[in-house]
Amino acid sequence: MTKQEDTLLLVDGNSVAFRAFFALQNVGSFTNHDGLHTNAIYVFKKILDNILKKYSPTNVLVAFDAGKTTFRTKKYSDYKAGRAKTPGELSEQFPYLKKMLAAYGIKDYELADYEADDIIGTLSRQGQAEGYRVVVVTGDRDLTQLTTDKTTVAVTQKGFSEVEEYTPDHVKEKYGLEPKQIIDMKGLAGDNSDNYPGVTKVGEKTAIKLLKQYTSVEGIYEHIDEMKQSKMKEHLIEDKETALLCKDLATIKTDAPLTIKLIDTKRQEMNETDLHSLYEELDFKSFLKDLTGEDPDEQKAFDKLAVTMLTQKNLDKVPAKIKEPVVFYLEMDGKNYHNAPFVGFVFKIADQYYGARDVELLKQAPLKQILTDPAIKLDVFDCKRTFVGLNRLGITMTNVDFDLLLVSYLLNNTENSDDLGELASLHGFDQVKTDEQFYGKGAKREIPAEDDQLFAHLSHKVFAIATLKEPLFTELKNNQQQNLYDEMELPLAQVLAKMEIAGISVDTERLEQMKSEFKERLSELKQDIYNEAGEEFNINSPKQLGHILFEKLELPVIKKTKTGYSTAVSVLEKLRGMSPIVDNILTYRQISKLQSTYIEGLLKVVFKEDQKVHTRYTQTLTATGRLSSVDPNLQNIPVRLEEGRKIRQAFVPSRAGWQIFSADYSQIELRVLAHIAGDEHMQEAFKEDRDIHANTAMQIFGLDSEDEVTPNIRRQAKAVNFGIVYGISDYGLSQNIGITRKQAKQFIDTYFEKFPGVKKYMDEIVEHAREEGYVETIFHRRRYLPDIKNKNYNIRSFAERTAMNSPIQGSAADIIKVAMINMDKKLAEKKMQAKMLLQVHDELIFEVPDEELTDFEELVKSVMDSAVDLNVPLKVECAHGKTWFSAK
DNA sequence: TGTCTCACG
DNA sequence: ACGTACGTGAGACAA
Repeated sequence: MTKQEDTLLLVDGNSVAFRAFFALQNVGSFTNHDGLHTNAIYVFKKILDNILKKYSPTNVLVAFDAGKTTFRTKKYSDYKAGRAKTPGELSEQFPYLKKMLAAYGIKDYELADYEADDIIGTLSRQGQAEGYRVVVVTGDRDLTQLTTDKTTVAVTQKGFSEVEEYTPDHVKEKYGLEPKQIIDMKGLAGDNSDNYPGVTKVGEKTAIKLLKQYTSVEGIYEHIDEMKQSKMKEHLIEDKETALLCKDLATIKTDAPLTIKLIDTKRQEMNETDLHSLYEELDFKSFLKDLTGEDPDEQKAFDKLAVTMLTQKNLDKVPAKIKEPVVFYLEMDGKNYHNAPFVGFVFKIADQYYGARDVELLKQAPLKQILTDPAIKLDVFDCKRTFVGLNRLGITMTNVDFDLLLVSYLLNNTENSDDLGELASLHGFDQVKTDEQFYGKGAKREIPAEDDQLFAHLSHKVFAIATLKEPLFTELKNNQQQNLYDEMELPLAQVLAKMEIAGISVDTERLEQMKSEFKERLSELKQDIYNEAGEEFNINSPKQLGHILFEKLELPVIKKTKTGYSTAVSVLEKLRGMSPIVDNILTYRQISKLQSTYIEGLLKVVFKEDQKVHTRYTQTLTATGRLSSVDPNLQNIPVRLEEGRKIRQAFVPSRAGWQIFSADYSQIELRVLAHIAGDEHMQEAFKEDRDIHANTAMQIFGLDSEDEVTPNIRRQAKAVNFGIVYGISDYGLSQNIGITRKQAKQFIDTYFEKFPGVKKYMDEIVEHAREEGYVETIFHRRRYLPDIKNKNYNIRSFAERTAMNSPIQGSAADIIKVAMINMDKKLAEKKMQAKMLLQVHDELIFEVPDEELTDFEELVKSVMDSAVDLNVPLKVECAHGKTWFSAK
């Protein structure tokens, strides 16, 4: 007989393993000493431990799919067709997963012709009939159809430390449907991943609406005659068969012919010896440590960290003499830390936690001393954000030692989250909620009013920073990336913070003036276009524009997109001359882009207080090591076309008698390539300061003197040079310069003959990526390339091109970062007033007082030239003027 | 929210 | 026979 509290836990093994695999797919080194991938086993265990702890089940079963063919594929041969084959990196983990379950004392089961779902469906009904509380764990929402009063379906979440529990009430709340109507919904809407179609043009939303009215698929067809005429009705009638079939496919069996009994699912004793040897085989060091007995109170202590709430009156509780590093976390409500409201802060000093909502306390002793004392090491998450935030309070943070965000970006820039909880769990510490989980998102986002709640979250973040410091620092050392962190990224964060705080002044009057000019021109163009089209339509809508051009005006279709006709510039260029409307559309596009993105967009983000824009550089986002810029993006201000370039007239110095000064690296990526590839011919060209594109032209066209290089030949050679840097393909090159693929191939072959060092580099770097799983820059910045062994040609080729390009683009990014740090240092040493304002990948923008101009130019050239010692010289070109426009 | 288009290096 | 240049951010549209 079952007791009241007996719980039967049913786990969808395949689904959870898949989720587990993809949750940590891109983490570089998740293999054991034999090269076996272990990420899915690792995450599966984490999930399993969480749910075992949460539900304390007496009975557990993990169900697996038996094979590709099931009774469903017999009914519908395309069922799950087209689904990508399980990656080898995952399938090799299943035997070990099963070994681990056995050691846990947990039964696994599969049944020929049936899916794991059906096993779970059947056992859940048997279980609830015998009085068990049933919990189903899966990553697949389809299973919520099994939900009843006695059966809860727990769906794993992205962060995998949490599950979303579906009870009948929750299903109703989420979908507005009864659990068993989920089947009807699937029947109508179909399922992409299982590859059955449902009714044409009916998605989840429409399905739900229909089911609310008619209850079931059958119900809809009983009342189909009452529905008023519509496209949807036609589709419903046409696809009736399909709808019924899909419903059948979506229905999970509750009467599969199982050869297993409930009693077999009773959970057995854990076999620690087996687990121990398994973990050793898999190199699961932290799990081994858990096995050998860590302090069981640790978890409890974490759940409820005691935080001393600080006020004006008890600041003396904070110790004055501090030896160990201090962990500090400053929370703000919103992404833009230049003006986001403060939420609160937490310190961890020795083993004590101190916190408050009132950030004004930070200005007082002893807190301010802790943050500004150069002798006290600080550990934080995102030091740039923290630095700017504290600067708003008049506090200059010094001496950051560990920045969890920066370090984890250097260790792995594939998973480029900026959420502390998410990153911590990537590094095996999965106890901290993500901000989205804790605060909610969108309209539901809310800062808890209860101190207990808020400071639990903040202190958990602080705890994670403290916990991860040593292991992550060790990993950095093992990767030889300690220098990259200490000498480059960490100091750079502070330099960037200063640039962001400085901001750049905007002449809003100039922008307003351009705005009204553009407005005028746009309305004229619009009229012309409407006249030529013979009707009014939305020119900004690719769909409506496509209709006018290709249907009404019957212009030839050059290219299609997923959703219809392409109307991109490359297409319109080809249609030029066929109709006067095309030129007008091109001009309209150009002006309206300038108007909305640059004029209006920029005006929206100018700070009223100082008439400046304060961008934020994302230091931990790109896969190559470049920065990016947001709010506004100041790295893509127009320059190529005169019309757009004028936007730059609105970027001005912040003081009279100053100038905007720009300094950019000439051909830095090709110089980097010449250096790392060690190609003599290319190095020679740079050493002699030749025109590099003309030089390439002479080589590939077999010319004897630079005089023979026509502008057109040079243009083609330039494209070849770019192609080389990007990881060339004949097709890509042919598209770019409008030649045949055969000609493009000829160019590339000749190029590689003339520059054998480059060819050798390309081959070797791809080989390196295959062997090691990553490529790196001259400063040891890594990029992992798991796709380099992918069986899909396209995916693999992409990874190969990335392998060729990343060390080049990344090393160039490293070099300018070094230059920025050195420049910042020199300006301070020389007590110059000039300020660094912007970075645009290979270019630095400053504002400089007139009287410093001469000295400054000499300084910036020497600093940028000498940022790194390559086998070829670096070249810097400078310009200055009254606005960014004239600094050219 | 995803797609398309287009601005930059 | 595949179907592609590398790296970004933002606005508008259409669900």
